[in-house]
Amino acid sequence: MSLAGASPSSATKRTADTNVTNGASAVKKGGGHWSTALTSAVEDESVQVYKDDLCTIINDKYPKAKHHMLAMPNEYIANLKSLTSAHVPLLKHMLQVGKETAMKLRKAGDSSDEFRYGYHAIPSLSLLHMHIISQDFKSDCLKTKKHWNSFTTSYFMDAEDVIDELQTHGQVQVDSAPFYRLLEQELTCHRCQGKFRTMPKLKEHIDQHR
DNA sequence: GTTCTAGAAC
DNA sequence: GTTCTAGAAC
Ligand SMILES: Nc1ncnc2c1ncn2[C@@H]1O[C@H](COP(=O)(O)O)[C@@H](O)[C@H]1O
Ligand SMILES: [Zn+2]
Repeated sequence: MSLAGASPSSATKRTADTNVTNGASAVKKGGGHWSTALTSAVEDESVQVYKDDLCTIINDKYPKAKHHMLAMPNEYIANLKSLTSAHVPLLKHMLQVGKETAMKLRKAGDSSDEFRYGYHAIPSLSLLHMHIISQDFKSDCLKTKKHWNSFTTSYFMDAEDVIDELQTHGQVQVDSAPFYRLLEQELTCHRCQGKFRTMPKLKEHIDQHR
């Protein structure tokens, strides 16, 4: 009883920033830590769906919707904070080819044909990546409140907005505290704004939308 | 008793 | 980020 209460709380949030603080060695190239998984995944031709001189698009390993891909620059850029106005053409290109790739997947007239393109305000994995995700959100990998809120609240930053901010301010400003709060937000349907107490209830509901 | 979430993982 | 699972919530 006396020992438990005195334990120091080193409750560090797990983000792309704080994760790779272990040692001075180059974890960047994919030293093994889970937060560097994308640096090796992007080299794996079996998951690549598009590649050119500037960027590569891969299938997300744990898709949160029927269609979910990640677009990454070929040069290593850690995250949004590393961006400067010099990266604007690159981000525009990633958005452009991301849209073209998504359009090829269009089939019926349902919500899996509708896409959003953007960045998580506070990513967990390093190597800048733009999500390309269909708006059906029908996937077994979509399980937690954090998953839901990271794609349906303003925690999901539209690529257009990121590019605009970069053009006007020369950098992307991310004040983390408000974004952490968004992740705790009540589960809300992205279509009808209905509120739900649990993820299973929410998932059951969104299955009824098209 | 079962469903569901939330926090540790060295 | 995911996996696993203890215990909270129902
Ligand atoms: N090894 C992997 N290969 C491809 N995608 C991954 C891998 N590990 C995690 N992901 C996805 O990468 C994204 C990282 O999320 P975030 O850092 O929040 O932008 C999530 O959508 C994961 O499903
Ligand atoms: Zn709804």
